[in-house]
Amino acid sequence: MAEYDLGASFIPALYKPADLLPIAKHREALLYLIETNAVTIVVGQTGSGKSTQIPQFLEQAGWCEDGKIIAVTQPRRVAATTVALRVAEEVGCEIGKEVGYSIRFEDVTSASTRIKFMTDGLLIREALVDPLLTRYSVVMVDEAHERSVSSDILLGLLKKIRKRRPELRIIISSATLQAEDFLRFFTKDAADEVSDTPTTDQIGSIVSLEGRTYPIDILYLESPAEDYVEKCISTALDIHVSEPEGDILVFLTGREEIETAVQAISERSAQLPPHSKSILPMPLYAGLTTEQQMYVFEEAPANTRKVIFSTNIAEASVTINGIVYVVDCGFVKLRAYNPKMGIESLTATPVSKAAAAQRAGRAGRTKPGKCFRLYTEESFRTLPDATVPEIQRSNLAPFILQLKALGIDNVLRFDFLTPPPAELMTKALELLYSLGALDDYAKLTKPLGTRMAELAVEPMMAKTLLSAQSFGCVSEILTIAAMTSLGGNVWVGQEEEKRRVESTRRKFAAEEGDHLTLLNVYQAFVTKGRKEGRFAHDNLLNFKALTRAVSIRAQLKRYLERFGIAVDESLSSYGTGNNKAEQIRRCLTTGYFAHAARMQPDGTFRNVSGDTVLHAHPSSLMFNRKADWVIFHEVFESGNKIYIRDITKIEKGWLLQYAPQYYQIRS
DNA sequence: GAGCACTGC
Repeated sequence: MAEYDLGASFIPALYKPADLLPIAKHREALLYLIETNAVTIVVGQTGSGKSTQIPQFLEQAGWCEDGKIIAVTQPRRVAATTVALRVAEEVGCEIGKEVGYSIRFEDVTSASTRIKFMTDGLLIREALVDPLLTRYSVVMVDEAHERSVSSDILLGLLKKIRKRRPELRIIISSATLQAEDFLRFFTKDAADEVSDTPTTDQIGSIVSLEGRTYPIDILYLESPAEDYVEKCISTALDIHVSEPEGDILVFLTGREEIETAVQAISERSAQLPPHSKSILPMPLYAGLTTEQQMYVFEEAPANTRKVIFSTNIAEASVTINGIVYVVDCGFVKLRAYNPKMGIESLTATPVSKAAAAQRAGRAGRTKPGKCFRLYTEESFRTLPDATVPEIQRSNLAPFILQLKALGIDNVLRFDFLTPPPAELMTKALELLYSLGALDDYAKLTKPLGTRMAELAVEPMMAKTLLSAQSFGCVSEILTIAAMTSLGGNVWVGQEEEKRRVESTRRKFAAEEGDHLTLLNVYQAFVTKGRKEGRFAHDNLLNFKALTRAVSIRAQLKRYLERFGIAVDESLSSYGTGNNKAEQIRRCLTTGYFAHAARMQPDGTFRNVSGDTVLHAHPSSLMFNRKADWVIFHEVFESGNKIYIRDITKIEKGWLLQYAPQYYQIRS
């Protein structure tokens, strides 16, 4: 404790010498554990230095001899890059030399790289080429407690690899709550392999590292709040009036709530008592541009308290200094997947105890803090311990395809940390079969299935891309694939005047629907707007997203060329009624036949079986146009409506032509 | 007739 206080009083916050981190005194013990255990679970509090120090300890202890590399995986790209930069600085090397990182589109490593930070998804991809990950002597899976689909799958793979490579060392960083689960996962049914290992090493053990956080007072409501948005607003104002200095972070569930709260604070701050400090409300959610997000990191003007209304983005992805008060509304929007209808939804759900603890922890980063939970202590006790892992509530088709490509044929018996519901697996297998990626024996087809697995787009788009050659529209589908991967981030300016948004979009509109409109946008961007930000700005386009589309397209093109598919980049016209447009629409149908719908006289859509009402999303051209049969990229439920987005007109006959079995089964 | 939490290859 004394060391803790000393550090706090004498060491400037921006620079903490590694020697003074609590982890330093555990160095020898940690190295011994890793040496003698195949699997080490590290329970480290925020600020324990685990992600930055452990790789350096390992490197110094000789784990990189004979050219082997230490891999550290992160769930997010920003974490992979920023942690790598910090370690490179501590080591005193240029980034990309001894310490490097690798994320999609950015491989900053070299032949001399010994410590490599990367996203967990990327390491799974490396396993496609090197199934035993032989380049690595140690793999550290950081933030495994977040339970993303890719970190779960990576752990399953590592467990399998370990049986063939007993010398591989696996380190898993976890929150307290789940450490035992991880250990049990690696220990169970390990008994039968003891004969393979000459020593009597145990499989794994858990080690805890203390962090550097300050005490946090947790306060609950005496009785439940009726309207948590209103309660968040009034609580923030109460804190501002009656609590000492320090910024406020308020967790809400989405954009709409956040904008409401920000506006309410601006309005009500006029009624604050005279002589009181000002209060500055700020929104924070992923949909904002980077520039807009940057405001929350700036120091507030003198005599002003910042109050940041944020989504879950501030729970793990983003750290803001100076937060002393946290207000937790008790809810989070979580994705769910309905395998029967193949529809994703996003619903406000009560947070887990682990998430509530994580949110509260955001208050104690710089000094002792307070967390106001806008629910009763009794309802806190009824919360689930942890959020349901993502693998149990997602469309699994992309991951099943990856597992198959890794040679794991019997995916139903793959060793999952938590097995997904059988229904999700069945649905994914059915889709992959109907796309032709799997054969009657559920084996990956060649070359279609193996190629689909290699392409970094979802299976329906992968199939579309691989059909494009026979329709003579490879270049156009490449663009459409890149544009749809942006996930609705193409347009900006939803707060702009609606009429202006409409007229601006009309400039790019194609009669056939959204996919061809996206193609027009991209072509205009690369011919006119790539160099000057003005073009994007004037046309309400997201410059950053379009630049990303250029990279994605280039990467997908390289894949196709490797498969021997020629890409003709000559700009041919594909205007209304011309044959190119029809070929593109036919090609899209070969991948998206399962996403077909027909417009009803009232302007809504019905799916093929007719049992589900679908609404064109207001961002779609088909929102206010007439159509008959269409295919769509995406379907999701929001509020009490089911929306479809990125919609293109097709002919009914094409469905039977390109997916005969699929539609026979259903008729 | 009116709007998606967060990641990732």
